[in-house]
Amino acid sequence: MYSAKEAAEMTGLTTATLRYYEKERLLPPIGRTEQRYRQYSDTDIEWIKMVQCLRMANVPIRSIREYILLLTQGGRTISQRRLMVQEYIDDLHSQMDNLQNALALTKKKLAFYEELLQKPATQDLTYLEEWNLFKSKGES
Amino acid sequence: MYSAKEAAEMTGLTTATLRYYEKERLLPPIGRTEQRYRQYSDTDIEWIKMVQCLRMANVPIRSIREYILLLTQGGRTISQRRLMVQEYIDDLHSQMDNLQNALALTKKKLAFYEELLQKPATQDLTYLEEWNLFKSKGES
DNA sequence: TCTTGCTTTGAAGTGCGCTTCATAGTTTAT
DNA sequence: ATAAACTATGAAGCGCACTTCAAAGCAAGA
Repeated sequence: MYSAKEAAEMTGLTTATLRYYEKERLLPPIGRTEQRYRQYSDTDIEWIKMVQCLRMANVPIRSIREYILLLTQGGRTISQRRLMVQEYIDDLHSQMDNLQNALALTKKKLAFYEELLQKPATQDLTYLEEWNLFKSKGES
Repeated sequence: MYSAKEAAEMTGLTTATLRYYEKERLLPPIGRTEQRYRQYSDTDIEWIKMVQCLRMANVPIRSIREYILLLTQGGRTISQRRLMVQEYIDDLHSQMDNLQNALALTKKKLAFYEELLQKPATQDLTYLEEWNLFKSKGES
């Protein structure tokens, strides 16, 4: 069993965030001591890490809550949950596509700067000249 | 030259967002007609698409503004810009790592559901039983 | 001409995901 | 015993990225 602070340290979240997640029902109700202090179990910690993972995937709080609600409603909701998980996966793929595009453009831009830095003569381009030069390179 | 509405249609943004980006100086000042209506040029459209791409990479408005400010200050800022672009790339890689992790977990979860659906006997698991089953699978 | 639709502006509003605050009780070390 | 550190709660606040609103002007077709 771990205190609020320990749980926070183990997950890299703050105690405030943990309370917030609990209030938003992303976590099961956390056990308490006699004096109402929270006691996080190993299972709780695992659960928190799952939520964290979903948040890293930019799954909104609301969706996570829905998913967990289904989870607590037992086996009859499996096919719904499978559908949600499939939607997460589709969304993840589209996010990754976006990042790939951004990464490609950004890497091209970096290569362009490397090249410019080799030629001090080009360092007085205006931003529009530079932009046009960059664009025309990309199109070739 | 394109009207506000046309520019919005071409980029998939709203006219309000385009005005917002301009106000935040993510775009160069857009040309106007006699009656102060905006006229977006092809270069403006390209520029908007670049901003859009950076936003897709979750680059904050503030960073984009900084970058563009450097851009307008000419060639002496090239090395600073190269550094910023490198930071974008590093951040993109870490975002993609997060997505990869989330994707792996999510796919595992999906496979788990597929399997469960094959065995109707397991459909009455409580959520904790299911969770433990899932966890123990992952560890093997 | 009149109506419908597009455009302008600044200001205020929205939704999300936390974070901070104020106040109060508990535990631990000295 | 007392100070320092940890915990609790509800409510308010914050930063971001837009979005919507209100009030007004311009434009193009029936």
